Amino acid sequence: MRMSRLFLKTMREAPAEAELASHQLLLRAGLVSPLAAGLYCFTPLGWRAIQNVQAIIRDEMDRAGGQELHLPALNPVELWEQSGRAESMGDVLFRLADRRERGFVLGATHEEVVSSLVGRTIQSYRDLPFTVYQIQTKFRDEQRPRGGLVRLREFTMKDAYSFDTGWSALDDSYAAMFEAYTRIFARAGVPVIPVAADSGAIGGKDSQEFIFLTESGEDEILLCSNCGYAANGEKAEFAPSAPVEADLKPMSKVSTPGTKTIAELASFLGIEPRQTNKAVFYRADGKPVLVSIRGDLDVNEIKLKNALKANVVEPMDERMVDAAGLVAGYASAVGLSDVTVVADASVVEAKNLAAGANEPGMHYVDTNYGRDWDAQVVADVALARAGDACVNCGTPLETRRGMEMGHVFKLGTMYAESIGVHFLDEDGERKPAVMGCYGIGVERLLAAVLEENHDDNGIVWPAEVAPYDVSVVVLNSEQEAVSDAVNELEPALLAAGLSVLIDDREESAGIKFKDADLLGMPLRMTVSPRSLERGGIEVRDRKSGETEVLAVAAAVARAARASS
RNA sequence: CGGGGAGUGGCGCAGUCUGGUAGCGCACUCGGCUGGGGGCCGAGCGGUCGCAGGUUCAAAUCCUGUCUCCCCGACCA
Repeated sequence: MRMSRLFLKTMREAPAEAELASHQLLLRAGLVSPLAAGLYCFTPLGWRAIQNVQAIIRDEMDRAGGQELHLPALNPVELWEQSGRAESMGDVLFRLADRRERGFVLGATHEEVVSSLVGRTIQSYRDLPFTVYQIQTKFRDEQRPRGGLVRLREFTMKDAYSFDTGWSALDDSYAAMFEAYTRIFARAGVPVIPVAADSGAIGGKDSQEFIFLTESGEDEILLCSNCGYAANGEKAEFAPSAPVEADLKPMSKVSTPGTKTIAELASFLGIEPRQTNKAVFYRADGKPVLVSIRGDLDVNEIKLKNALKANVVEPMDERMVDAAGLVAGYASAVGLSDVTVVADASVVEAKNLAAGANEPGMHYVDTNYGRDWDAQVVADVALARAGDACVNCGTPLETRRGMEMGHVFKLGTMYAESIGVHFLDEDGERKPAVMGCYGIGVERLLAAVLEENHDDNGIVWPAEVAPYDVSVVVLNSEQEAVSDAVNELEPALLAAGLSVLIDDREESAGIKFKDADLLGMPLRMTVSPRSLERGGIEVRDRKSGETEVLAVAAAVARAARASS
């Protein structure tokens, strides 16, 4: 490709809207152009990079035994109602109707459609197992698109779905995908770590995310430097500090004026926060919920949502607090009847906690779970924080920011049951298939590639993602010796299976070099009177900056080596 | 949706407080010089100042409303 003909415009300065390095580079290098929030046009150069990312993914999916297929983006809304996600994914779905007012959604993911397809197709255990995948556009009406390609409303996702006869077989399919993911991210030049994760709206059991650790990430990750425990903050477990041990004391009511916070209460009573029982109010699918948790801990809303099997959990607004008869600052489950109570494991184990008396200015002291109050749900709903003890080894956990690059999880039979994917086993018994699903965001992966692979001068493409293998900078092309050399070099590179971007523009040398650095192809070859004087083609490694002058054949061989 | 910021040629910005001829740098076009790290000189093209109302003799500037974009949070690949 000749740059004089390439549809591309680079920019000296990044638009003010871009904050992330990847976003700035994408715009400066002209790889993308924004159309609206969360919607981007890809220019030919950017599209080549996307296609290269897809090629890596496709290659590894195929290697792992995946079979690519294609599914409609337009889905009948009934299918989503059948799985329950028309409601649970709610606002995220783009909805529309056809001319006969039949309802559709734009696929935000494809568990429903693939389940429907597979359900219509398989009959016997002999048809299993298999893993199918698609690399397709997904649509999500995100609350906040952001970070350039990090969070889009229309994006490409590689989604793989495994179908097995049982849970142990699923373990094998899952392991194969896990291995494929490790290889994909390594090839793309993005370091990732697997972490335990919440399975979110898609549902399921075991779930791991591949996280690219970066300060610009959206997720908080908890890590144990000792045993390697790693989990998303949504999911992270930890060992709360031990409760204060004591014999059970009788409960009594005390006046505690002006103690609406745990800190005030603990100070007033002369006890530690972990000797108090904190009440936090939520609205779960519209119903009031009181969460009872030890005063030194905070509530993890994701864990709470899962414990309640609720679709939506949000803090209770004041009106609802009043309607439920709760007294902010002085509430507890003691003597409360009309509100669902969720008890964190921490308050169930602890003894003699101070708790609200459900009237202003009053608290109980020495309340005990089971004796003085009860809960409909007991679960771990505590939020892990930096410094909390690792569940496995007790080492203080660290927190880091990270970007979710991929997610693998064991779905189980939920879609098989709701949509209908059944088979007859060896005994003639009808069973639901056990599914797994495995996603990677293609554009986001490209963003991470750039986030990780750049320097002050621009992009430093990993070989497999680079839009072209070689940039050729031509200087003084009006000199015959130079044009002859280019005319020999280009076909030789192409014949070696390399892709080449030749800068034949009428620009100064400085601009061409700056652009070559910005665009970041792994190798730059300069053809100029000076290089020819020195014996041929100047070959420069974008990453190391190492430069050598080689004859055409040697330069081609060098490039072939670099791209393999 | 809550909080914060911003909308002025393709990009980066000034001008807004204190109303009065829309400006600068880059990019782009033409001419010349230069020719290995965004070079120099000259001449040009390009803007309903996000949009809609209002105040005023007069609005980029003041008032009201609205839209869009970015950042932080809640959600996801």
